[in-house]
Amino acid sequence: MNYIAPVKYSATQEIILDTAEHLFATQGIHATTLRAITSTAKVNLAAVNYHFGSKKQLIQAVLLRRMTPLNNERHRQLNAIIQTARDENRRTTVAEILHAFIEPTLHFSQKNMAHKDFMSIVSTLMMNPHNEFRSLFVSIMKPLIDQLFAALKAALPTIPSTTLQMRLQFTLGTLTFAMREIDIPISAQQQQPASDIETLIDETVSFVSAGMEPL
Amino acid sequence: MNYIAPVKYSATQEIILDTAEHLFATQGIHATTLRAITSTAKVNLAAVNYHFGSKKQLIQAVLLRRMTPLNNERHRQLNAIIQTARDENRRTTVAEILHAFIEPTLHFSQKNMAHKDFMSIVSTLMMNPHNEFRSLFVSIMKPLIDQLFAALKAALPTIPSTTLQMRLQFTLGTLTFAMREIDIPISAQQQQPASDIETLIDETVSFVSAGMEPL
DNA sequence: GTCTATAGATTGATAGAC
DNA sequence: GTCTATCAATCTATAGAC
Repeated sequence: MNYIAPVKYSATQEIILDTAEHLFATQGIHATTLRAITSTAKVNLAAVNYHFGSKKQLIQAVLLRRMTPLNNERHRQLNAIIQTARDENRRTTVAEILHAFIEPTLHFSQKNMAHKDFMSIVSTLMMNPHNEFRSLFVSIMKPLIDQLFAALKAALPTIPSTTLQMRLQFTLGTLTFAMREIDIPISAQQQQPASDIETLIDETVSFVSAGMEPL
Repeated sequence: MNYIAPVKYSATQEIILDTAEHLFATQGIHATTLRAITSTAKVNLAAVNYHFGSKKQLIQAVLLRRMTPLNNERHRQLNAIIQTARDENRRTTVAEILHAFIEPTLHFSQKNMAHKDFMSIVSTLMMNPHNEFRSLFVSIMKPLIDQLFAALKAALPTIPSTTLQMRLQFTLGTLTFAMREIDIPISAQQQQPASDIETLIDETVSFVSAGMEPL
C-alpha cells in the first residue's frame, strides 16, 4: 500500500545524479549549467542529454530518486502507528502522528551531505509556488499530506478543519526549518554546538505538538 | 534607534523595481532576464544598467527598498512593548514579544500583491544558505533577531539558550509558511476559504507561543 | 557509450547617436 | 535620460566520428 519501487541507475547515471544534486543545492537549479555538472562529475558534456534526455528530465530524476524512498518510509510509519492504536483499541495521539512524519524526515535529512543537499533542493522548491517543478512535487506529496491530515482530524475531532489545516501548514514550516538548520544568526556571543539528531527530533515534535493544541 | 531612512527613487526606477520584484517572485531571480524586466516595464533595455549599474545591484535595490521599512516597524513594535512593560514594572510576556514580530510581518506580507511578491523573494532567498545575497540579508536581519532573542531569553530565563535558539528557528519557520500561505494541498474535498489577516496573526502567535513552552 | 565539434539561441553589458 | 545596435560570453542540445 502506497509503496513505490525505486528506479535503478547505472554507475555513470549515479555520478551525474550525485553531482547535479550537490550543485543544485549549493548554487541553485537555474544557476547550475550542464557544463558545471559534467565537468565536476568528470563525464562528457553530452552525457546528461544521452542518459537523461534534457536538463529538465535530469532535475526530475534527481527529485524522484530520493523522494520515493523517503515517502515510502513516511507512509510505513504512519500506517504502523494507526495499526498499533487500532490493535490496542485506542485513538492515535497527536504526538504519535507528528512523530511518524517528523522522525523519518529528520533522520533522512541528517543522514549525510548528499541527503542534506537533497532536502535543501526540496525546501527551496517548496518555497516557490510558481515553480515549474511544483506540480511534480505536489503530486508526490499529496497522498501523504492527505493521510497525515486525516489522522490529525481523527485525533483532534473538535478542532475545525480550517484551523487544523492552518496548524498543519505551520507544522510543515517548522519542520522545513528544522531539517535545514537554517542558520539565521542568533545571539552573537558564541557559536552554538549542533545538537544531535534525537534531540532535534524530540524538540521539533514537542514544539509542533504544543502548537497543535494551544491553551 | 535602529531606524534606517528609506532611499528615494525616480518614477522610472520605481517601475523597474516593481516589475523586477514581480518577475523575481514568480519566475525566480536567476530565470528573470533583463530583457524580460525592461520589456514588461516598457522601458529601454539599457535602462537597468543606466539606473542601477548591473543586474546584481538591481536585485539588492529590490531587497532593500521594502526590507528597510519592514524592519523599522518591527524594531518599533519590539521597543514599544519592552518600554510598556518597563513602565508597568513587569516582564514582557512571550506572546507579546512574538506578536510584536509576527504582526508587522504578516500585515506587511498581506498588504497587496507587490508585498506578497517581495516576501516570496525573501523567503526563497532565506531557504538557500549558499545564496550570493544571503550575506546582505543576514546583515539586515541580525540586529533584529538578536533583539528578539534577548527579549525571549528575558521572558523565559529558565530555558537553556540552545533550546530557546532552536525554538526561535522553529518560530521563524512557522512564520515563513504563514506569510507565504504555502499551499501544500490538504484534504482534497474542498477549497478552503482564505482566512482573514487578523485570524492568521492570532493563529500564528498562539501556535508559536504554545510551542515556546511545551508542557 | 563516449567523445569532439559546433549549431543556434540567449544572455548581461556597453558604445555612441540623439 | 532614452534609444539602437552590437559585442563577447554563455547556454542547451545535437550531429557524427570512434
